[in-house]
Amino acid sequence: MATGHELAMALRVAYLALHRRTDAALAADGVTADQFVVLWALSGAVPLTLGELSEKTAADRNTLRPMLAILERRGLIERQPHPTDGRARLTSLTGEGRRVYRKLWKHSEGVRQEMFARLPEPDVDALVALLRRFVSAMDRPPAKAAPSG
Amino acid sequence: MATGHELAMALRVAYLALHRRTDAALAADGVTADQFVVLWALSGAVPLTLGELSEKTAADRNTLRPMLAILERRGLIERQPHPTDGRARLTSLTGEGRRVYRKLWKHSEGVRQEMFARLPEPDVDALVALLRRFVSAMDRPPAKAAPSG
DNA sequence: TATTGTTATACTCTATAACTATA
DNA sequence: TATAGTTATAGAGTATAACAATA
Repeated sequence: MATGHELAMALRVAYLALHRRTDAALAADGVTADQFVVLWALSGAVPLTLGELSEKTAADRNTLRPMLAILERRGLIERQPHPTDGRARLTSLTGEGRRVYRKLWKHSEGVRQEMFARLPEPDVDALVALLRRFVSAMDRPPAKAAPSG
Repeated sequence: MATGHELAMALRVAYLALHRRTDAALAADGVTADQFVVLWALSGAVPLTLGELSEKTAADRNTLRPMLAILERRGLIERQPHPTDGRARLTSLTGEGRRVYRKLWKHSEGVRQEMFARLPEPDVDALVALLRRFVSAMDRPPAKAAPSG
């Protein structure tokens, strides 16, 4: 019975609620929810190229640039030349970046835990699975609509 | 097995995919996905106050202001005094606004239809229901964390 | 006193386009 | 030729704070 538009709005409302709650939880640390996602993407053991970071965060390369500039200015990330590809650069967290990231993770713990208050584990699993199917439907490049007017 | 963070990222990726696809579908009309949401909220029979619009679109009042300014400048919406509340103003679509909205709805039809390509109707229903439960979990005002450091 | 809406202000995210250096 | 990254540029959305008018 749900229409495509209802799904779209439900997704919008859910995402914005999460985004705002995360922003609020990290505001005292002076980090936005989007910056937190970037730091998360870099929190693994392996430094990433801009392209890899773009894929992992679902943010455009050009969008990531100003974000990286902010994080670099704050001393949370650093960049080094790629060992084999002269064009690429590898980005990673600094020591301070790792320290701050751990703090941010802790400060956002409450937001993640509240999800499970109304969504027991099996429902969370189902929701994640459905969202991923949704994404693979959306991922197809848009069929170029022939302008009919 | 899915963690809170996996859910958060799945939600982010899904929403951004939808948002970009909608933006792309409406770019030729010079309208953003967010503006489309506002026009949709106003497409009913009843004019809305700023507060009602804010609730319906999940956007902050102060955020809506510049959006309304854009839409008003383009002649898509108009405002009139509230009949009984001297503070409030009622916003509605103009005739041109209704015409444009119908066009936008048509141009975004493909985006909505693709959802059902990988998500048959029962799954869409389930997804919407889960998203709404997610929202009611997030809607609770954040427990004010006592700064411990 | 609280609420509706406005104004002023600032910043972040977003993305297109043009460019360089390298592959 | 294509790809990785940068720079320049522009605009949209976001939200806080201070304010006027009304309830």
